Amino acid sequence: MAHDSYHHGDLRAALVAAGLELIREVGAEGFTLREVARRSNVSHAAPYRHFRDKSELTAAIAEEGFTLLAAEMRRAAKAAGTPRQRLVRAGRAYVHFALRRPEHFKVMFAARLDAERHPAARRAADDAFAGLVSLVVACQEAKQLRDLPRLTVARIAWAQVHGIATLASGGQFQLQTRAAVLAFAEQAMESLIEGLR
Amino acid sequence: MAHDSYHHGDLRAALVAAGLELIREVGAEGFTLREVARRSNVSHAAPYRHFRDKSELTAAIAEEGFTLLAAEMRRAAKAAGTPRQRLVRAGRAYVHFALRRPEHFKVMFAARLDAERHPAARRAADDAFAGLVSLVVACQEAKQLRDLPRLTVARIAWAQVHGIATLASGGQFQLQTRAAVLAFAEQAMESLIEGLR
DNA sequence: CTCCAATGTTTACGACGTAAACATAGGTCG
DNA sequence: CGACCTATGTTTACGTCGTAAACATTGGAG
Repeated sequence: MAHDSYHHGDLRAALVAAGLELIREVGAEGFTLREVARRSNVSHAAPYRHFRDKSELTAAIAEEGFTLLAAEMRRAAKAAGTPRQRLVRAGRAYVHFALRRPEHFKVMFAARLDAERHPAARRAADDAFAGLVSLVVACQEAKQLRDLPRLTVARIAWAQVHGIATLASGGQFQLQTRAAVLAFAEQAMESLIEGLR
Repeated sequence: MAHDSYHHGDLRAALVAAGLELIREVGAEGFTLREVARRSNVSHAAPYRHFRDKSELTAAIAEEGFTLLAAEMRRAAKAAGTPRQRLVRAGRAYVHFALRRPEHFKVMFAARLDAERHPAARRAADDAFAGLVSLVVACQEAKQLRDLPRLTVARIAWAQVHGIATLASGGQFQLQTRAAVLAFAEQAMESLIEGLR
């Protein structure tokens, strides 16, 4: 019995889905536990059977975001030939994600407590980063990158891409179209890779 | 007549100062208009004589942040010799600012509405960016940077530095000390500049 | 078939953002 | 010098939120 009985079936997943949708609509500021419950046709206290508090629901939403982001980066990288191209594609996918889901993206990096209080979200984030590291390592092995410590190079690339994603999705650059931002991102990554050779 | 009479003297400034302190203590989540009023020894509705709503107070705090940030970048840049060094120093100051005031920094870039609803904050942010552009132009004139469009180069540098600032101040890198982050930031900027020559 | 643990609901509380009605004081004009 | 007007604070009030506690329902294990 999924839908109209006293018990819901899979309320937890429904709450995460409704929460994600709500965040996309109104941003993290307007995001409300009670509204999420309303949209799930459930009393305002029901979420507490699945999440200890509000931050745990947003952490679950963030976690799903990292999983999604990692998957999109992997998919984008797979489509390309050389290690260097794969790295650029993955970075592009990162920026693309931030542009399509700006509020979701913001939530993923907003909760600084995630680390200790929400280990699952943290693990998903680390996974996404690990994917990036492996792409960097592949570039190094193909002699496309200087032989700095892997973590250092990966962090530099991550920061470059993350900065573009954050600023662009927050409307801080004046670039109007998505395509312009993505073209800019590729240009930035190419320049960075040149400097790291 | 500053302090203990019915009228306050300069409540607006006091509210901004108290708000800044509160944000440093509890972050943007715990930030509350009523607590700011309490700390200013004023009723909870008094702030409404100076700010239309909560977001306008946070915008004022953000504005002050951008002014401060621009000043610190200017000061850091002035201390160095070559245009290239000046650019690196300014970027370092940017990261340093984010590390010392992580919550303030977050607030500065969190309010996506700033643009239309809070033009003063927007102007302060644009000022800070303009300072960066001028440093980039100086590098180009000294033939330290390739002759890409100035805005493009400035945005690349900004994004690099902003990414480091955001991720490091959010604890996303595993770097433990401030010094380690700053050293990393310099390394990243040097690499980037190499790629842009 | 019965009963229990899991999962929802109701009710309640204090804090918050905000609006409206009210109070005070400090500078302006007679 | 004194009355008043407008700036700036205060009080009171309302609806919403996060959260806790007490209560209700139900699907499945014995």
